[in-house]
Amino acid sequence: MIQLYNTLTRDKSSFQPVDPDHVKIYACGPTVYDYAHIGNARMAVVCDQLVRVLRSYFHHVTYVSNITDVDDKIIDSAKKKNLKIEQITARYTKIYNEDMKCLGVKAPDMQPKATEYIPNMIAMISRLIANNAAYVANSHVFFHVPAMPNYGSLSGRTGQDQLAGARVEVMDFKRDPNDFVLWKPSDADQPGWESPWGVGRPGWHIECSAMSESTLGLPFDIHAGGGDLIFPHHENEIAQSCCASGNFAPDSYAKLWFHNGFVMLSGEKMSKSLGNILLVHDLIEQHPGEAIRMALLSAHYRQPLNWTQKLLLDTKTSLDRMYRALEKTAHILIEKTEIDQKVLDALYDDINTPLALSHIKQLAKSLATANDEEAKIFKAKLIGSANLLGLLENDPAQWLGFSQEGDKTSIIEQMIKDRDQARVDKDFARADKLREQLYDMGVVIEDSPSGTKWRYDN
RNA sequence: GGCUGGGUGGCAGAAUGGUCAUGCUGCGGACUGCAAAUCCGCCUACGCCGGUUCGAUUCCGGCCUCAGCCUCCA
Repeated sequence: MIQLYNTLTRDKSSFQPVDPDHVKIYACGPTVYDYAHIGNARMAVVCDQLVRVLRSYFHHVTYVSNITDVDDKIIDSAKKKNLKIEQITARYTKIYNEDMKCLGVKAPDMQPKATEYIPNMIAMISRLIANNAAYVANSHVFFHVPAMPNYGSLSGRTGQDQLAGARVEVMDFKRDPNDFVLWKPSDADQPGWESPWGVGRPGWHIECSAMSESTLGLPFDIHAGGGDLIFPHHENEIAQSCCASGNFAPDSYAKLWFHNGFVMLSGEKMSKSLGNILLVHDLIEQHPGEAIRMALLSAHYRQPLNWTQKLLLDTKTSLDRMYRALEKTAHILIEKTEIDQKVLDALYDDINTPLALSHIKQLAKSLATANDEEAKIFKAKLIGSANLLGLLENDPAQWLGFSQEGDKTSIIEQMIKDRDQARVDKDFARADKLREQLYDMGVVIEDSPSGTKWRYDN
């Protein structure tokens, strides 16, 4: 049985899908107007990990994660770059998917785009107006927060007690200060769609209510996203969807809310307003995606993750040692992989990836020191378990730099021959000098009883 | 002001009412001409004050403190 923490109930309990054979999960995806940052990546990797774990237990899992391709930030960005909206969104959607793939994130089963669901949003807004949960004012449509009796059940805050020191945007034509926009008018130079309220575009929250219901039906099992979306985004989604259906129970929309913690940079939350953004695109230039993924999984998903260069390098070292164990036992053939029970137990306990990783590292250590017979079992378990985390999917020799390609190979091998001869001649000064030269070429020498091996230092 | 979630050894980071997390680093050793890689061993911890208990890092209460949300944000 899989245990999961539910933000809605603030406790951890056994996960039971509505349909025992089919788990339905929706995650709020990125707004595509710029490169994905490491915080976006954490959400994508954590959700990918959740889905991998669910798939190991349930027959059928449908994972939906949207692309927000209509938003004022996109409009601004298009203006600034003098490009069409569609050029911006198509470009960054593609880059997002490519970057996430580098981190071992498998594509969602569906990736709905907000602009493809405008009619669904309009229909939902109409339902809300009909149910007296929304009203038209000043060419806008607003959701009326007091229409939702259970408003605040996800975030633990009521609209009222927020007002004191809060910075809520006050518009004169709102009936309640907490009311928020469902539909707003568009100028000629802004993207707009025909609607019963004139040409306009949707507000931020309605798209997820519309897309999740359209793709998965209600109620679905898990709604995921970054912790900063709890309020107001997810709170407002619940309010909209519940008021549209007339069922005010918050879990009549999504049964379980799964939120990941933030990525911190030097002790501060990475955020657009602070400008301390670290892009995945830049990281993958210099580091293997697998190391970035493992670093993102090195803390429990609900905890904040302090991202540092040291974390990434330490993780890489740790990963290298696991690949060493596999390389050392390359001659051991296994028929099929196997997932270690301890690893599975850790993951089934609210996706405890740090604990799972500690068991995987132990398996690598056991493999490295085992005799050939034991090694077979450890190797099968190491690969099977690591693969469930999206790790150890590369060729060990290649990962470690032993695969000897490149135009300098013959030069390198000649230098190594010369060095070996120098060693035979006990001319260690010459041998060490050759090793220095090789090191400067990015080549590391490893002497062993069976001869000298070399690898590219990476 | 309201609402969340934290405070663990040099760093990262889990579990747990009484025994080991784990990784990286550091130190000692083995191996090696020296390296590299590998192996063996070792050190350092549970924010503060009370309470419950035979026993608390773990449960309860108070305090201090950090981070986040209440504005775009994963």
